[in-house]
Amino acid sequence: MGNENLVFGKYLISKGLKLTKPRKIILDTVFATHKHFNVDELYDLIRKKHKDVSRATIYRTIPLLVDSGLIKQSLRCLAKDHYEHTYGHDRHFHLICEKCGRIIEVESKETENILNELAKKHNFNIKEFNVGARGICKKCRNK
Amino acid sequence: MGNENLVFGKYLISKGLKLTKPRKIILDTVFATHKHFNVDELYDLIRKKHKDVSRATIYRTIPLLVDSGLIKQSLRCLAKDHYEHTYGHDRHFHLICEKCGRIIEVESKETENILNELAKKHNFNIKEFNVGARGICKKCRNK
DNA sequence: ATAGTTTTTGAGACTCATTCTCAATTATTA
DNA sequence: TAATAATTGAGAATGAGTCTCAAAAACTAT
Repeated sequence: MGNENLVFGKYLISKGLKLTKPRKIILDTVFATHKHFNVDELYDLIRKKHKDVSRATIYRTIPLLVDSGLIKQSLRCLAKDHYEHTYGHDRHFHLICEKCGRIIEVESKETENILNELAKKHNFNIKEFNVGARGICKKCRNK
Repeated sequence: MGNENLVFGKYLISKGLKLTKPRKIILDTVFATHKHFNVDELYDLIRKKHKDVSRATIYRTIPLLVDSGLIKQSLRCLAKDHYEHTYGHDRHFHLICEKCGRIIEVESKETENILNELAKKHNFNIKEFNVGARGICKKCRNK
């Protein structure tokens, strides 16, 4: 917590980019909560405090955050891309209930290892895992 | 092979819908290959033989095919939704290249077993797996 | 068949998330 | 402080997917 600044700063420097005010505001807002978010939600949050950060800059900054390993695109819902923290969070995947929309987060190093191995076999360089399943959760099944 | 017609026909009847010419052409074209497809690719394939099937009808028919259990939305790549057969096909996973959009298909019963086990632990009933990873393929890395 | 009813279709207008353009601004360097 | 390079906001542009509507096709009952 708090290290996002360092990580992002280092990343920017390594790319010859600058930690500007808008980028800092976006970074801080993203890490002020621990929830999934989409651009609209993020924009609204930011706008509460800073009327001078534009959508364009948010759209431009998100790939930087992804590339620096701080967040990742986690899912697409209602035609919008959603993102979530990866930094400081263990990798996990989602069991998404189709009925109630509940998202159960589950860990599995094993799955990750298997995918890594398969990727190696295909000479593929994994940047981001995307693992999950859709179905019906306990509550909805019993109902 | 060939049963798609029956399945789709039954589905349409159950919904009070009709197996029209355009719908039949779309169904046949979808099942003429065994590859992933997006709407543009499907449109081009269909247009080679039938100049009279519109994009709109393709977009309208795809949800019917999904709902009838014949295909599923498998992934999103280069801002486009992609679909694949579910009827008569083994489960597999995707390695998606972020640069060129190449999709490598990989099988892994192991991963499936692990996910099934974890789901059981959470009393979750999996209906559809969604496993994959994004990254850079061999070709794009060497370029 | 024929007329009447309902569904479906093609064409193109529309929506809306995301990307791009560009002149003005900011950060950095010399 | 001037020069250089990166960044910004605003709004235009893009493009996948959806919607509208009058014409065409499928079906139903005569």
